Amino acid sequence: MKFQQILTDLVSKAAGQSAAVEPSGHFGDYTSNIALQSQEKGNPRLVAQGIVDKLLALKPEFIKEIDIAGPGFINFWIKDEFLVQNAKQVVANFHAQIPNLGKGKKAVIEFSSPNIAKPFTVGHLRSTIIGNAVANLMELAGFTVYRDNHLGDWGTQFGKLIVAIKRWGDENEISASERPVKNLVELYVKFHEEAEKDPTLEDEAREWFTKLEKGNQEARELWQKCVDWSWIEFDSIYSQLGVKFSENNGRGYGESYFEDKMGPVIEELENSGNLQVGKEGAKLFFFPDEEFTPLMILKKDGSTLYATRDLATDKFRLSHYGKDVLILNEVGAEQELYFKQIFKIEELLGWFKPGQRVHVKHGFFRFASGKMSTRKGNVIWLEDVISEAKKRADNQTEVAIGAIKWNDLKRSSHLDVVFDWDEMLSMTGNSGPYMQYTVVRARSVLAKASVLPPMADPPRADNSLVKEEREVLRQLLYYPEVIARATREYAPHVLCTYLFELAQTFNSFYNSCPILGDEENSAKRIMLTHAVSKVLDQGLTVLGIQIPETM
RNA sequence: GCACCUAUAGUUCAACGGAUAGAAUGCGGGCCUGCGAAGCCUGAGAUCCUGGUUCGAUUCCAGGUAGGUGCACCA
Repeated sequence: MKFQQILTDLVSKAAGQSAAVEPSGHFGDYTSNIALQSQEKGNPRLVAQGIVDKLLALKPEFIKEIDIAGPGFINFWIKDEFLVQNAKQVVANFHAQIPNLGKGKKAVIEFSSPNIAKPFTVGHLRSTIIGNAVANLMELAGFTVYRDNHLGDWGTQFGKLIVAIKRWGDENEISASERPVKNLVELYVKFHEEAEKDPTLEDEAREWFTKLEKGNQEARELWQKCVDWSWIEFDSIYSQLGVKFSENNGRGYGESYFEDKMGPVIEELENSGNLQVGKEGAKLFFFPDEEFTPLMILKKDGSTLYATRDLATDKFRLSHYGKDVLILNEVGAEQELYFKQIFKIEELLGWFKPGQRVHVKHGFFRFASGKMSTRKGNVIWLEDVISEAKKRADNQTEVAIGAIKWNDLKRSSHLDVVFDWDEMLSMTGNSGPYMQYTVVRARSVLAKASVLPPMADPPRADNSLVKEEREVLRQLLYYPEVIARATREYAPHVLCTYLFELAQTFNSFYNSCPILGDEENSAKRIMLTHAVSKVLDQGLTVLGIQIPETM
């Protein structure tokens, strides 16, 4: 039911300018502040009255009442029977409710992107969970979505790793280990400790990376082993989290994939005239009007950097998915400047239109005392978080994972999060388990209802709703717009906020109105429960949160 | 030094320039012989400071203050 759309059109017509009609708090089912914004001079309440007079002539039949309140808001009340009808539609044809924002559009979403041979920590968790939710949202809203994982599988750290493995490691031992990545990280930490005492190790590491780049067989083999060892860990994590990637056979196009695809990009940059040699011999991209600080493209020894590979990545995406593809990078907020630089370069090269490249930022996890650091071994492994969560969730995996995910999704994602076990693994209040519990409870009622003889609403002239019923039905009305907004803004927390409020409203209703065994109201209330459970079910699924059978 | 982000109840967060600033948690008081108490009802409790724009500012602008992040050979 497109009440909001119809009202928007009507009000715009009556006011003679485009007007916004939006969900309201407790002042109406929908509200418009057009009279307050109107260009006309005069008392806003009088302006509002003028608009309302016109509206009353065209009043659609679903409107019960239009009133003017406060400084001049126009509030709309929907007839109860139409609220019920809307809920019936949710039950009957839910999909018709979902706005098709992405019709015919493609989007690549790059998320998670952990580093090979590094810990998968609570930090990568954020990108994984938020990116997955954004991808699901866009898919729901009609986009064709490509899920990519831009693995950190290339770069100078592999030189260090190779040196460390050769000096202090034992390949067979690592292979036999249940968690090879743990061994690799220990070696990586040891490298940094030893390099403090003996700086020549750094040179040795650089040499090995150069060998790797040139295709040295020993280096390649060791590198490949590191990749394979890491995937043992990643596969386990992604399967526990229920996250999948669609590109490159489910593994995503890592940085190494672009190792041989940078030449043309560098040439294009050279031709742009903005690539110049910096003070110490490296080549940097200088921005017109010094809009940003220069971005390094080639080191003084001619080797490439992260930025070079990223540009090659986007060039590849353009040719692979088409020039209109939307590209989202779900990456930490600390890379904001970097992405602004990349986007600007890509715009200057004429690759993308404004708005076609998006950095979906997330803040990072930190300790109250400071930043987490792999080199210092000062990190929290995801595995430990999951096992602690299970402990607190009576060993129910879905509940444990749900708690972790909801915690990451419920707040607006660009904020930093101070790591706190109790906060992160909350099982009550605004939490994953609360949401799951609400659905499980609703389903349980529905299961009981299905074995009872069906009940019809008695034909009453006054088919009015009690307060709690009406409140639930009203919330239900807003779901499509919430999906639209969450998608437009790449903001899963918008959906979380809505779902949590719906769950609260439903629980309140559940607790004060008997659903089963009430002759006059059961059929309606079962239908209502059904509708709520559908919305919660889909909403949670979109957020990547599974619902347990029982809890 | 320059740039960006953040500042809302004790704590953690909402609020697309609008009405009485919403929640969660913690604290106080209630509710399980009524469909599931991981729940419900109820009380107290907040917009960093100084100006400005506006009919109207938590929201926009300027200047402070406090915290965080980034800025040439990492990714």
